[in-house]
Amino acid sequence: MTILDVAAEANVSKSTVSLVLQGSDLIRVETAERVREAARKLGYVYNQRAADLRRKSSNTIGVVINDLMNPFFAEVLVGLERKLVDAGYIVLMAHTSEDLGRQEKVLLTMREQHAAGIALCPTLGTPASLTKTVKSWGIPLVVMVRTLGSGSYDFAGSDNAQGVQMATAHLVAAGHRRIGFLGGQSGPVLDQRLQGYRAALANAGIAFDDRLVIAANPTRAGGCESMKALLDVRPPVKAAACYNDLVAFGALSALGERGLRAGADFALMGFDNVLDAAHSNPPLSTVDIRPSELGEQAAAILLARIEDPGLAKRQYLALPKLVLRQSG
Amino acid sequence: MTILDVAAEANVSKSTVSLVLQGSDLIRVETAERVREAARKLGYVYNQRAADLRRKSSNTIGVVINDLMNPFFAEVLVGLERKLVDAGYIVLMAHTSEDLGRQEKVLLTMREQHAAGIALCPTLGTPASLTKTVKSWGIPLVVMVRTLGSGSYDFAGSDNAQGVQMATAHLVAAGHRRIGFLGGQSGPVLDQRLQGYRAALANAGIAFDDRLVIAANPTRAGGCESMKALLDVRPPVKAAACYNDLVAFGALSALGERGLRAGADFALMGFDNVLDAAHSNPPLSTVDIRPSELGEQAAAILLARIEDPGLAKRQYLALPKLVLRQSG
DNA sequence: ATGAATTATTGGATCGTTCCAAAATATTTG
DNA sequence: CAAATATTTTGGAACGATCCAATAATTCAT
Repeated sequence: MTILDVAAEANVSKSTVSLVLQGSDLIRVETAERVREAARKLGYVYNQRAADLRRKSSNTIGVVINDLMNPFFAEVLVGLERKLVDAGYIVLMAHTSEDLGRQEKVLLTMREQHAAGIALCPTLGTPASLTKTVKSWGIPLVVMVRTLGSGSYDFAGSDNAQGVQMATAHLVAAGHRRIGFLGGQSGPVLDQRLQGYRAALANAGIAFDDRLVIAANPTRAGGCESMKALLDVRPPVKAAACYNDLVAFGALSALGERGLRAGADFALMGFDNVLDAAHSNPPLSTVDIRPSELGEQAAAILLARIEDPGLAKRQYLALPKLVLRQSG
Repeated sequence: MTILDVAAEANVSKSTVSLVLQGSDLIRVETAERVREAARKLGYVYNQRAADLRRKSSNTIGVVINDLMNPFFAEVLVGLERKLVDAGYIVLMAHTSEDLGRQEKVLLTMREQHAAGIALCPTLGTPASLTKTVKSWGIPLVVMVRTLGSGSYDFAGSDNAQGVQMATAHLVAAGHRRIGFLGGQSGPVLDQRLQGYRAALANAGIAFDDRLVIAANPTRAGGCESMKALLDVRPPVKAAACYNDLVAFGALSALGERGLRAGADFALMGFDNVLDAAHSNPPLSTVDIRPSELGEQAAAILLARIEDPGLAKRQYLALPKLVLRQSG
């Protein structure tokens, strides 16, 4: 079932059918209608890949996500996908689980598939040179969430330092002097967030105490563990900023386990403002960086680049907003 | 940069290069090595789409998800994706947000892209005829989570009735006689879960009371609202089974808001056992249906069908397991 | 009515691969 | 060593679309 069958049915040439399919206005309307009717009658379905081959184009966009179990990335993905589909693309999605080997593999596959562009949340340990590599493939790339060295590339993320600084400053303003920082594995994002934490302390004239920053996986389990560790510090600590909301949720759980309640007995701040944060127990005070908008912005940047490869590099940094609920 | 360039570089014909690329053992090993070397030297990259066109095959699989914001579906997707990538496929992912129009659109796109198979979590309101429609396209399909009428089709889901019955029975065994059911929008899954709820009550000789089942969106917000409504019922209710974990999380939040704590003041059961359930506040007792395994099973079923279209229809129903934590 | 200008339509070449039958080369055998 | 057999290699025709230059059909002006 090809364009030729449709052509035969409608008594025109394949070229005419092709033109009609592309919505060209070169074809007389009655002819076009006849062709469309024939296509409908035969149940013709367009072969996008054949078209792409000839046209040397593609309407697929590769999206690679490092951690879909984190609702933050799920929200980013949803925003991104919506925008891309609306623009007529379809996403080739791959999940890396922070596995560099997997990332390389799927990137290669996307290249072989002639993706029109790639949106990447790089796994930890991704070499900074990757941006250049992908550029050398001739595929537009937007990096998301985690920066990749200091080169110049399209990027969508958030102002991490600023955000954590706001969260920490809020805790300071509430009268806390001993403030913990919970969770996060080493990488650019942790560095930036920690920097915000230190800046807020410095602004308040509070000495940095490394016993109060407790590294842990950025997961609920990590949050739970690290909160328990923090609660064991003496003299007691009554406030903490978290690497992200997931960690904060785990911390909430640990608090509950010890018979404590965030808001009353402990002041806790998250980061991201994932959807869940509004209905945790208790609802989480956090730093809103609008995850799904971040995805949309990444899409917009990528689409613009595809449209015009010569554009100056763009960068979207969500500017963080404090949202105060009950945990802190 | 094509196979022809490689052929020229290696002093062989394009057919030889093609054979080498396919790992054929028809070619003498030294020749093969020479070809591979040439390809490497030139930085040749395989054009999967051209190959697919000629071969009339495809290594992409369409995956359509209705609600990625629900971690349950995110976990299903992760399991599915991993298995598919391991099998050499790449996923074309689309998100419908329960929008039937979007679902139709992306399904068409996937067809035009010649997906080798489709894994579908249908949106609410999907006509049961869709399974036949997709079959008529000649594309293998596996339906996930929500059944689609009573026809015969590949399916991966869970035994909902059984699961909720277990959860409810657990509440009964703990001595509760007035047990609520929270959340869920109408559809096959709600019907099945409600059926399990009623069966458990019937088994215990407890009369069904429709004031205790409170419909609400299967989200945290919905869970929060419906729990508040349930708490206002008189005489007071002290136990509830939830449509899913998300609803239970919302319910936990509502309980906290009223100064109540699940486990001590109220017995609450979730459904799904998403990762988050282990670290909610308090940790959620729920029905484990192993979401990511569900995804893997769906992948296995789809791959088997692609392999051999003549196979009998298969069906995976996760058999539910109670996991008792602190909420109930 | 005729040539010029305009508008519609078309055939062949092409995109980068695979497949097939046939040709070239190497190996075995009587 | 020639014939038979086995092993390697190859050119050309697909796959299903698009694109371009050329042709056919209309319309317009004179």
